[in-house]
Amino acid sequence: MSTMDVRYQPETIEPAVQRAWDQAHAFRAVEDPSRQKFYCLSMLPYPSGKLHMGHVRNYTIGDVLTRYHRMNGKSVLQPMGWDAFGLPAENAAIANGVPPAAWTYDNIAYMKGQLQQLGFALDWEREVATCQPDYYRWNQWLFLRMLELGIAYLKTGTVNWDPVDQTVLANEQVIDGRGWRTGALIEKREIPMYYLNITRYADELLGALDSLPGWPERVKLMQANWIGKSVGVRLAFPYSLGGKAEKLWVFTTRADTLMGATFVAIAAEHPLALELALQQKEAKPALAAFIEECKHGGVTEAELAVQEKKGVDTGFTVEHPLTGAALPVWIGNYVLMAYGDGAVMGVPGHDERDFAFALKYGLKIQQVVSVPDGAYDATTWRESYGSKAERCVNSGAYDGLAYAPAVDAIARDLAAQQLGEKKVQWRLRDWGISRQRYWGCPIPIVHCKTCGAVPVPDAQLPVVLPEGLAPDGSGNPLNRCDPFVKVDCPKCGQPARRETDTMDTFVDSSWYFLRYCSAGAPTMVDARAKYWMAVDQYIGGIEHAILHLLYARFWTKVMRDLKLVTVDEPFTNLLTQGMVLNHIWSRKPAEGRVQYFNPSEVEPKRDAAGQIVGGTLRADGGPVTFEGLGTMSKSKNNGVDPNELVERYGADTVRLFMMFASPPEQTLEWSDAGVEGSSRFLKRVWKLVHAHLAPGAAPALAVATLSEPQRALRRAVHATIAKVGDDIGRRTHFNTAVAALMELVNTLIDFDDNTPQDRALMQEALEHLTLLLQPFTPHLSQALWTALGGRGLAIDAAWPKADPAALARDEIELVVQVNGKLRGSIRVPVAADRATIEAAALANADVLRFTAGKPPKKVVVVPGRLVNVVI
RNA sequence: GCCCGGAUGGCGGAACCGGUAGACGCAGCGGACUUAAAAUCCGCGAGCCGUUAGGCUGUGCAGGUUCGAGUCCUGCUCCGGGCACCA
Repeated sequence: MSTMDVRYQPETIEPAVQRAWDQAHAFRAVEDPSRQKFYCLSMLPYPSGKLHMGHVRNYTIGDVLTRYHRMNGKSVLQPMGWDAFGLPAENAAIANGVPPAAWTYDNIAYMKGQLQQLGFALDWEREVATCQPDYYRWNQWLFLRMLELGIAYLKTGTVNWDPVDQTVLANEQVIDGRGWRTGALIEKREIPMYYLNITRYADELLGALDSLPGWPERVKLMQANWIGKSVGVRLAFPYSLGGKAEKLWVFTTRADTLMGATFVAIAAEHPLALELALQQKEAKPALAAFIEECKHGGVTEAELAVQEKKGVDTGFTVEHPLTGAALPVWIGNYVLMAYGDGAVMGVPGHDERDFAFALKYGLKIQQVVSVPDGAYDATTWRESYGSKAERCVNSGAYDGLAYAPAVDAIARDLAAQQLGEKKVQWRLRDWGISRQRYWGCPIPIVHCKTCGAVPVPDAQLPVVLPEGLAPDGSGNPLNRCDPFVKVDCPKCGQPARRETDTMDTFVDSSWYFLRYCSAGAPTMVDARAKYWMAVDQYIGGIEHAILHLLYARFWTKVMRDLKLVTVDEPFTNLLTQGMVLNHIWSRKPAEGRVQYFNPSEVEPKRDAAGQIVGGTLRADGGPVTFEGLGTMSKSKNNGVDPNELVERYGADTVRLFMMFASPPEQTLEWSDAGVEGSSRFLKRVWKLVHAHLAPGAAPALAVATLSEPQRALRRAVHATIAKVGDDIGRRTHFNTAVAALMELVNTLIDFDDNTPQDRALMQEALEHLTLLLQPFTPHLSQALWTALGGRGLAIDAAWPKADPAALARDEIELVVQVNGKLRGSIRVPVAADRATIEAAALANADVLRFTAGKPPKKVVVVPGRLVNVVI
């Protein structure tokens, strides 16, 4: 039966096995109601050009789980697709003049070939590319449904405007406040955009996290903090402007400190700020100047948070809602327009940021809450000033009240004057989806002079994006594409203008998992989605812990409310893969944008301690800057293409190495040191099977008559079966599963198979080993399976089951400690009781050396583990 | 700055619920085979002290809880992810 080559040759095995899978349509998913289903989904890649090691890690994890569950009898769906819209395609177009569509499709073709070469068990019949009209028409269709429900709506939003290129920039394209191509100072602009009312679902998105036991705690915590539920009071400071009575609204979680409010701070974009600046253009030009300065300030929340807290006094005052005192209104660069009402009350006495602000600008600091030691010092902030565990002082009627009753009393008094009420405030903001970019899904709206913004009728969907255009960096080329833009109003038939904004690419990835289930359906989803949903295992990078996963959850809930799906949550179990990091090398030329160099092109320089301090570019010998470690990405040019390794070692070795390198949730600093070990392991397995088969067929195994060494070997085999199954199925720790397989192979190599029963044992062991390897190294597994006499495809074989009889043992070893320090060990029968174990431990020679005959103070017995004698 | 993680030999990592720290692998060292090299095989390996028996120290730093702490608690340091237009 053995026709196997002496040498392990992945380069011939792998394509042959892949052909066999293709011919058998081995990975075509079928909706089989008689079997338990398993939907195994990996986050779809952006087609950036080539796969990198982060992709290999992600998709190997998915493939291991897919093959494992498949062998456990489940009907498995593992699909793949392409998150094909996005900025890098436009950048490539700007750089080489190639239209984004052509660039994207080329990349998809290349990367698909790479995935196939790696032998992933994917059902390619369900492939999706989000840039195709038969996919994105359903983005448009659902957007129209959301408009009808009022979930999609129009309001103004802030964008980064590059005044030179006359274009909107992504945050990533703004570097130190300047446009990445032009170097021009960026200004914030308010433009109309479509928003999705995700805050309508905030309560459910938060609450339902508790219904997801299969999600990592850290992800749920991050989402909960992001949604950010605060219970507090929304209250108003009355004022009059231009003879009109108005109210300035703020939200606070510390209404108990209202009596200590000594000023109010508003965002630079606040309507009152703009109005005051306009009014006092002549008298107080500082106001307009400060607002202008804020316009050029940081774009991201991170930048806002680290910038120096600055403010300017408007000279205007509002009334304290309870005392009527006049409080100065300041404009502060730290007040976020996007949170709450864009204004905050300043209580310097009990808020650290307000305290610092008051000290800086000489504002009044008023203590209104007691401090533990009674000594309040208004010159130095102390942690205890912010405590909610104290009581009101200097607060008139509220003196002596604790936090909760004080909030209640103040809210009640405010409500009586219609100047406030208790309110739940979310940190979560509605999702702005309009992008002033070409390579994305068109928003299905037509702007008509008479009818306004008119939704495109369903019958006219999809609004197809013209594919031949190539952006040049100055604005959206759709604006110059008359065949696209010039359209008749669907309502009145008059000439109108088509919306040229496209959708955020997060829309595309918010429901693609539903389209896989319903591939080719003439509707958005069909009945097959009911069989496959929810996703049983979702796998993707931890960087998506918040935005993508939150948007996908939201989108699913909207579709549920539209009765399109029946699930409340899309992903039952989530595995967040740690990032694969690599060095980042850059150079900033005198003119133009920062260049990034792949670590493979750089010679690093290290100091005495081995720390990288700099490097030189091999191509020109010039210096390059080390920017530390970062996740593998196109934009930082620090990806590692798996091709070279696959060509050198084969796909199985690369897959195995990736799984062996570290547990999946852990960040991994890339290094290919060690890949040799995985390759060597596979060669040893091959050799072992070859040597076993050389003398011919093995006899049947007679379990009842095994000798003790034979029983020990069989115990090792079945313990490995139990361990590998547990590591893959329960723990999703693949590195320890691989280590267990390596240990087993070492044991098998050391075993002298002299007798026929030894060879029978070996046959059993190798068959099990071969199947246990299937998830990791499926090509090798198939080749060995056939060589060992297995019929058909190894992937169709049943996953091995550990035989409990093989695992049984008579005696176990217990470790003995004295005062918690390891001193020796004892062997006891498995069933030994506590008294027997204790006696054996106290009689142990190593223990006696330390007890010197003295009676122990205490003896701790941990069954199956150890005995600790305390003296 | 805020939220979330992480840190264990020369390196990747193991130790799953508070119970033998360093499994498995890489690199290294010694040996076998070879004319030689590669490949392969065998062996050694946390540090310090000790001739051995053995002892002491040791999981980023400083404390604490416990019979017992890599694991739990408090306070730090450094590294990574996210911060709403990178995906």
